Amino acid sequence: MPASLTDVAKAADVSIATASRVLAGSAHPVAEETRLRVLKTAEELGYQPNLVARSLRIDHTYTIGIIVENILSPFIPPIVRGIQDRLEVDGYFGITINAGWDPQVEAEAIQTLRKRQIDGIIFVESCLRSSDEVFELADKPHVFVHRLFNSLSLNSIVPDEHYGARLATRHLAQLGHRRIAFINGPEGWNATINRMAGYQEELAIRGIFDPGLVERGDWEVQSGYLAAQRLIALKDPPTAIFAGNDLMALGAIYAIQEAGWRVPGDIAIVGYDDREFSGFVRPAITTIRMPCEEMGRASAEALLRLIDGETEAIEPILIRGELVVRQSCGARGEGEWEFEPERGSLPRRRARELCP
Amino acid sequence: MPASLTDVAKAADVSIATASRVLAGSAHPVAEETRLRVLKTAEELGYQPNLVARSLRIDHTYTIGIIVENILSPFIPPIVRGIQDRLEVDGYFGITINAGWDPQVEAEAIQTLRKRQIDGIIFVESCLRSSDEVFELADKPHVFVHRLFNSLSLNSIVPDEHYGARLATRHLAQLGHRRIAFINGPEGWNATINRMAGYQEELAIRGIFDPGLVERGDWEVQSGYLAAQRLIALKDPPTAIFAGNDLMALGAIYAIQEAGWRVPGDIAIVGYDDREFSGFVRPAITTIRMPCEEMGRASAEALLRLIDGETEAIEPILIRGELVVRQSCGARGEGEWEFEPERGSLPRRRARELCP
DNA sequence: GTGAAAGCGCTAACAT
DNA sequence: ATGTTAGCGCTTTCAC
Repeated sequence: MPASLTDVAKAADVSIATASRVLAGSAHPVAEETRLRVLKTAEELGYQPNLVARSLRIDHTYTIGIIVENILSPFIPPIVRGIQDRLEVDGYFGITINAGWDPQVEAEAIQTLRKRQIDGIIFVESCLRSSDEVFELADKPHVFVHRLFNSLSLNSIVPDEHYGARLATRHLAQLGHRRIAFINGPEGWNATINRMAGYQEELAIRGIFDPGLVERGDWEVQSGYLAAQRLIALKDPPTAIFAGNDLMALGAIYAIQEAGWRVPGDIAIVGYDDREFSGFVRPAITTIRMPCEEMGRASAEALLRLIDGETEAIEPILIRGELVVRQSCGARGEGEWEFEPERGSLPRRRARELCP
Repeated sequence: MPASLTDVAKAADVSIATASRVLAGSAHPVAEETRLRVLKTAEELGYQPNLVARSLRIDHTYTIGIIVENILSPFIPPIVRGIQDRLEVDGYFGITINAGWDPQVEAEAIQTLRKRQIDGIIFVESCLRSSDEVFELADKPHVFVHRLFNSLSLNSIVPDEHYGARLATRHLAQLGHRRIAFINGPEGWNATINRMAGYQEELAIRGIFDPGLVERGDWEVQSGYLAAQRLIALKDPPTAIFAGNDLMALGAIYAIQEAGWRVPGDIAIVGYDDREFSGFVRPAITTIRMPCEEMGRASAEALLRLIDGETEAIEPILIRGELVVRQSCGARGEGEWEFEPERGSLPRRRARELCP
């Protein structure tokens, strides 16, 4: 049986109220002498406050719900990590539920969280359309992070893909390329619309935009492979390709190599997302990093402000990722290539310490 | 203000006890007529039980702690997914904490969880040495899943790497190879010890084990690359390489290709882990799947049994992964190659439905 | 500066 | 079959 506040109060010969005041760090004044005595007895008894009881009393659980579509989806773990890290600072906790891109399941998840009296909700890559839908289900503070289909509503934290696409395109242009193709994503996605817009804007400013160099894929490797084959078959093929994501960039690289050309020698490639494999594929893919952890942190930060009542709603927040230069763009020459260490793995030094 | 049990009881004109009995699904008998009336009023008032209050009362939170070393580590999201899926069936929830391979942080995490009155703990890839350490910190049911450094203690769920390694080696042997090399992992890891043992046992049985064909890497791409270069330089090089993990298999493939040889034509490769990139690298890597979700489910299952008091401790559980045949082993011939779709991504059909 | 007591929402004896 | 009541561990008024 763990010691309760009553136990500590009894042992320290004070009232339970006083014990609570010192152990919960209340602003209410307590004589220094008693304070120390209570602290000491609590220590001796190994007292740990019962947060469930406290939550019931103060009507605040310091717990927020994180509704993710699928924890296996590539950007979600880093987003969740960012959320957790920021939450921890304020003593909050997140409980995550997988909703599998099903609005029905998402609605049920909200109910479950409501029963657990969570203080707020973060939707990660949610397919729910509006805040109204959420308020109908649970009148709780909430934010959306990395919405895939409609970005510009309130309480949203999304990547600045227009900016990223301009960065990628500009990099290629500055390397001297004038025929820069684009492999776009499937219709309807924010990423498709904004990456295309950034690409087009950057080239239009330079007077070298050519709609004939825009192909469409579906985000998967195979589609990038096929799109690049079409691009290669042009009478006047591009000298560089900006692929809408790293998966399609990889497919494009395969198509180019298969045609007997070299990357970046004959055609330079830039991808988007900075997926882990981009660092150890050959050639390693130059790309735009998706600022997942930053988005996670920003969303937690925003939710905490909403919970504290500092504001009614937050304006959409755009988070920028930076250009990651590797081999496929040609900026580093073609000779040398390095392998990046795996992300998220146990650091070598640590590993050695832990071995028996 | 959400409706409480008292509100429902009042509105349905029954005592709060009766309301509780029907709404909490108690075994205590209630007249069908009253039951229906309570249910109806609860529905009308939008009643949702307050699980925090219930937890305090019944001293059971239906919450378990999941202490992971780093949610960004590749096997952890699928393990967590498996845990969550199994937990959900019994109405439990998991809250995850990142401990960063630091026993100190891990100890603090246990305290935090204890304050939240969790019913049990699952340690994922934990570096804590024994159950004793945990019991000192919190006298709670707990299991370890995918221990990296000491597998065979009680309450552990680990992959059967000895079995997997035999599977991989046997596959190569059955393809006709007799000089099969092995790129081992760094010292001290369970994976290193058990994969080596499986490799050696399978070859010894066939009388073709040659210690001169065993190289060592550190799990990263670069080390596989280097190890394969040493193997190639042998007077009598192997015709097949079993790499201790997919990362090193990839490095080996690069070294072989760079030497002007072909995979699998000149040297066949089999990896281990079935990492996502193994499915869309060229050649796609034949490998042994790490049964992460199964381990997660099994660990949740085991913990639930511990919580229910069905048993005092569980014997170590070994989970097997199967051989995934792709291009690098040569079993499918060299011509055709396909790209696998990304795991964890939004299914195409769903994506189309969700587009505005 | 300290203590007594009410009560958060719920469950489970113990009546009736 | 239904109701009354105590109490889980805590915070917080309100008195002194």
